[in-house]
Amino acid sequence: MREMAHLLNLESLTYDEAIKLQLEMASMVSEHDVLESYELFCGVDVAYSNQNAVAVAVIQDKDGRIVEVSKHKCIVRHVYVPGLLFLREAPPMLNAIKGLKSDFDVLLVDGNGRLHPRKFGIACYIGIVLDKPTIGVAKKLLCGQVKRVSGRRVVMLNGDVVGEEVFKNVYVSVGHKISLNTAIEIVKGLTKNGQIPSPILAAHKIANEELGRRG
DNA sequence: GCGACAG
DNA sequence: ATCTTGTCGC
Repeated sequence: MREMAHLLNLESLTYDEAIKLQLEMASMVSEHDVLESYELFCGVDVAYSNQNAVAVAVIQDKDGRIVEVSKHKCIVRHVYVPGLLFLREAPPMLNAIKGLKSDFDVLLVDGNGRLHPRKFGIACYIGIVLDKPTIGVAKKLLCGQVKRVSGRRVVMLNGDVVGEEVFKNVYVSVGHKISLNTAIEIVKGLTKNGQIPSPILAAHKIANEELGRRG
């Protein structure tokens, strides 16, 4: 296995090297539950203003009350490339999370987990780096096709179930150390009116406020 | 070659 | 993601 220091050095990776890293790390992802109950939820998101980025991590309790907020500002290092979002957003997200003093049970990332061309979206990367239960939540379908299975909208890719459209434009997938069903239940429990789960929504709003926008 | 493409 | 006014609908 590679050393963690190498996994964290995304700065100088070429696209080919990044893809190779994804293929290698994809086998490290666990889709098994490691917890039986979840009390504290952390949501992360990144907002931009030209070359400036601000990542925000928010911890909420079961009642949606904010326990802690951590912000991290930096300069954009990579352009956005579909399938390689982690190069651009994982470093700032990890730094924001690193600034948290409190611990949390599960992380919700704005972006896909296994719902990805190589079964390794940004939520998988962050989950493995932190070695924590992580869920990917996206608002658009990156790949695969939605198939209706007994009332549910399952996302299929190459014959595999890689995620589910829990609400309109809300795609959930496994990041790490959690099962898809548990991830879906957690997202459903944290959403209001079919929106993006509360912790991510809060992080999104705070990140934009930090850039002087209205929320 | 053409279209699609998380944020 | 970000740039942006009014407008349609619940």
